[in-house]
Amino acid sequence: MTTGSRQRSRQQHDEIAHYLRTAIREGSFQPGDELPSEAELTQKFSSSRGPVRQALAALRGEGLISSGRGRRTVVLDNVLTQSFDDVISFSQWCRNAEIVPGQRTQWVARQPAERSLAASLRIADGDPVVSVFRLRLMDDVPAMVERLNYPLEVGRHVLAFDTDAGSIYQELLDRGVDIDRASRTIDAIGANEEDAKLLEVPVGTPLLRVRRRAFTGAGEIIESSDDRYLPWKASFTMNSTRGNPSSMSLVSTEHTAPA
Amino acid sequence: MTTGSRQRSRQQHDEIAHYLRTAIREGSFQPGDELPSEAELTQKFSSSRGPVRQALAALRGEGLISSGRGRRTVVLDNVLTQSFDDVISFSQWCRNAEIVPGQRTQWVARQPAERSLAASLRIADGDPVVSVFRLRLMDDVPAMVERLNYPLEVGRHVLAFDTDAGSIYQELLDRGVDIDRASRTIDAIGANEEDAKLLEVPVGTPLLRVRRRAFTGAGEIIESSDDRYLPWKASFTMNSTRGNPSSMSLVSTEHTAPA
DNA sequence: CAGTGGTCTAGACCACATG
DNA sequence: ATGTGGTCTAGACCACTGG
Repeated sequence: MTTGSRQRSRQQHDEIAHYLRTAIREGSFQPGDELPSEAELTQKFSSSRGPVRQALAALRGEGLISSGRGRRTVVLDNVLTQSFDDVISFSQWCRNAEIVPGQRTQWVARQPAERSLAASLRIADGDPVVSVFRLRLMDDVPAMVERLNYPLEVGRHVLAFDTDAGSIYQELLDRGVDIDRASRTIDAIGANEEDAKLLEVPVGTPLLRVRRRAFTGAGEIIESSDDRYLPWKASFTMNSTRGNPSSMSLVSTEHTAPA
Repeated sequence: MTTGSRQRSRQQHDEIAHYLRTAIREGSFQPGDELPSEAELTQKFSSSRGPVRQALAALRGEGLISSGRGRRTVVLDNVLTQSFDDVISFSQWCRNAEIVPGQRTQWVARQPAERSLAASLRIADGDPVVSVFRLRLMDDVPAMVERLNYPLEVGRHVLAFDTDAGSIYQELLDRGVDIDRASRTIDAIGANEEDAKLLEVPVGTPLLRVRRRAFTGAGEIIESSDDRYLPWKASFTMNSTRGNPSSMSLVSTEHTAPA
């Protein structure tokens, strides 16, 4: 459970993984170096092979190390991986990158869902939704426009929140909303008039659009959003390996070219 | 080893994972359904708990299922995941999506690497590289412009290959090049004159740019490429979960706005 | 050849969910 | 209270890499 706040790592595999991650991040193991063998790690942590392998599997999934039959496990070129929390929250991500996040709320509204939004949230046409429209800043400079939509049950918490105060995601977590997973679709789109004005760029400027849907463990849809980044402020990177198929996929879109 | 072509799954965990994947894909287990318990699976496959859990971990990593203490394992809404091969090869991806891939090679060249390319391939300034520039088609319609760069050792195989014939990736695999992992960076960029002409769109049209670097298991760089998609032809989707931090990350870019 | 990581077994205890 | 998945142990054999 890598939930919102810190959590003491009781589990052995967590301890081991944490030790290795830290050692790699701090340079005790340089890219190209060999990690201690599994046998050595079991000794060092007075553990058995299971937890050690579980820890290594985690790091492998994060793209930090590479291993294979007969070979020693080696450290890869450090690839900044991000936790679920970091990837879903702009504020969290900024803090990790040592950037000061900011926001200028344009409006917050409770309104009936129009067709496509209702479909996206899997609710009935016209059911109430809570929508938020914010300009997001990085070190006080415009970087992204954010359009968030929540079904009423979740949106209630948003209405009661000062959206200029910071992370809605954190607020929802604190209120006990069970955000379990998210699906993102990334493409490019030209800035419309609204985008252009807020981001202070000409209409048509290429923006990196990230549409996100967040789910509970039970599969209920919590959020449907549309973020548009200035491409010179942010980009996505991802890593895939033979063994660990990234859960990313390139998807053909059925849309036609804009008129 | 989920290498290029099919491979009989000798390993138990592969068999189990394959069985479950197939059953899910074919609808024997619908989204929301509970999977057989681990105990049942160990029985069904006359196996022990290890392989069963390894298989489930794989599906979890692919975003197909969700599990947790005390809860039964449930099937998530179908999330098309792609294998490493599919994600790295345009041809492979198209075939999966039942699209006919095509290509019109603009040029293939062996030339000295200019500064930034040399840095990206981690070779010396001016070292020879093999570059390929192709327009890629989906069902005979322009969809993407592809700029590939290989260090000479790998590029030799490309020079000897008819780049209008299809998948360079498959050719490299067949020649024994050990493509182990890849890192992608995704952002948006306006079409330049060259892009615009080939894709048959106005200059400045927002394109989805995917820059890729591919590595061997030993960490040598095999490829550095730049693909630019028409955003109405393709987009990326990815899924992240609490437990399985997607190896994706949003990265702040240091570039400044274009003049 | 010895050592490594990949796979597997057959037990065990725990935290949690559901009835 | 029962059953689930999460964790852990202490063995074992295999496939492969490297000296």
